[in-house]
Amino acid sequence: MKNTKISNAVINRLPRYRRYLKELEKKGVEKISSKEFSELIGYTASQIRQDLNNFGGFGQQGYGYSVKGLREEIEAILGLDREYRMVIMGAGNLGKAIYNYTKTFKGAFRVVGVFEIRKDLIGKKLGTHEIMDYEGIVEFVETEHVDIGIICVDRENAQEVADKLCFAGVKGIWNFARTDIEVPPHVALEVVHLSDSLHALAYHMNDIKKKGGSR
Amino acid sequence: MKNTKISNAVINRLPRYRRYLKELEKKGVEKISSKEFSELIGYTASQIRQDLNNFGGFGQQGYGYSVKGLREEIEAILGLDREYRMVIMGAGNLGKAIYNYTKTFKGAFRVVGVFEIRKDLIGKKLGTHEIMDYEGIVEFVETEHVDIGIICVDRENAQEVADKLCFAGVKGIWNFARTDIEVPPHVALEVVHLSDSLHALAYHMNDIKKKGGSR
DNA sequence: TAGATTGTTAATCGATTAACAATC
DNA sequence: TAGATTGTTAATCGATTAACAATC
Repeated sequence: MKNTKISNAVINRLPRYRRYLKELEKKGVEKISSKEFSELIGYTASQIRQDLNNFGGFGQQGYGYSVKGLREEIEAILGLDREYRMVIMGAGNLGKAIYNYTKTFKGAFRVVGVFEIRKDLIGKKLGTHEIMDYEGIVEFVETEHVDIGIICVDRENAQEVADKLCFAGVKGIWNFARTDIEVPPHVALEVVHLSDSLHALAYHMNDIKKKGGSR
Repeated sequence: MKNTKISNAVINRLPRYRRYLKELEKKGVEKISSKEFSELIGYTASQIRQDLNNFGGFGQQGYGYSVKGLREEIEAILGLDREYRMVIMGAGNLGKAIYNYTKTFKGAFRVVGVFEIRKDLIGKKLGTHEIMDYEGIVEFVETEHVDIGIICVDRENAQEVADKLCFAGVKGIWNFARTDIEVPPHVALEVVHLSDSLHALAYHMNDIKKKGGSR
């Protein structure tokens, strides 16, 4: 295995490659060249080949790539060939939202528990899950082999909840709280700032308007 | 106004600058130098100054930046000084999730309608909103001055819903559907692929494990 | 074998960082 | 005025694209 550190830009394109490959597979396409793939996905053929060759030579000269084979390789690289057990921290609006969303998942990622600090919510149901007391999180992570903690609590509590999860032994944190958090180096962190995304959208809307006006 | 096209990398940092400035304001901090800001936010002082100077000279030599002033400038740049009216397209799990999430918003972004294709859901309530028939979307966008369409429908219907929204006259699309969509150049598009984000998290978790093992 | 297309090296482009003159 | 810190130009770094030899 090549072991120069892979850049985030590359990693963030992998799930997208996979999505397109799954679509192709569904359509019964068996092989694809980097040139054809380029036209479909919108990256240059060069970039596609560069990206894939970070991980290995998955293609065949003169032929192209096997759609199924490449999809499987990418899934192995991403680690989608195993199950991830997740807990949702916070059962407020944000927690509910993410819980509902995770229900649409098939496959590798499964919510195994929902936790809350506010005593009045504990014991209530969120979908099929009973909301549990935050006090019990450390034990739960251990006994239930939780891999990922999803942070859906208030800005004020996000760091403290993250600390607790890391202490308990999760291997990844998916942060939806409206603040930045820090985790130790042995824990992976992925951040989704939905409001930042919406603000960027607002910028682009106004940018387009401005350009239109000056034409 | 300078008018070389601003890169996305810069734009995506602006909401983050704003978040930190708001925190500082809350704490009563009145001025900050790029160096101090750098230590707080984790970008280099150089980058902060470069970023801001894309839009204007907001600082003062020998002094730094006014926290409140800079926050206001950034909000103006992002276009947060006005209201955005949004519709949610799709009242399934994803639509419900995003609806719940938008309830936590204060300020500039407001959901004014929820639409659905599936007849059995039409007329039901989602929070305070009655779910409306997709058939009526074009008229609604016009009469209610909708700015943004949030796409929460199935992969299969995403492009068709986007087309209809663009035809109806929205200025921005926020896409949560698990597929890529295309919009005309006068419409802004911002994409949130939550499952892609989760896949990247899985990659990083496995990457850390591998490195730990080989140490 | 000849044609096609990869894997990989080299060239280009863009974004980040460093340096410093301008100026409050 | 002297010290501090910006605004901006120049240098560096990294990522993308182009080119082409290797090879199926």
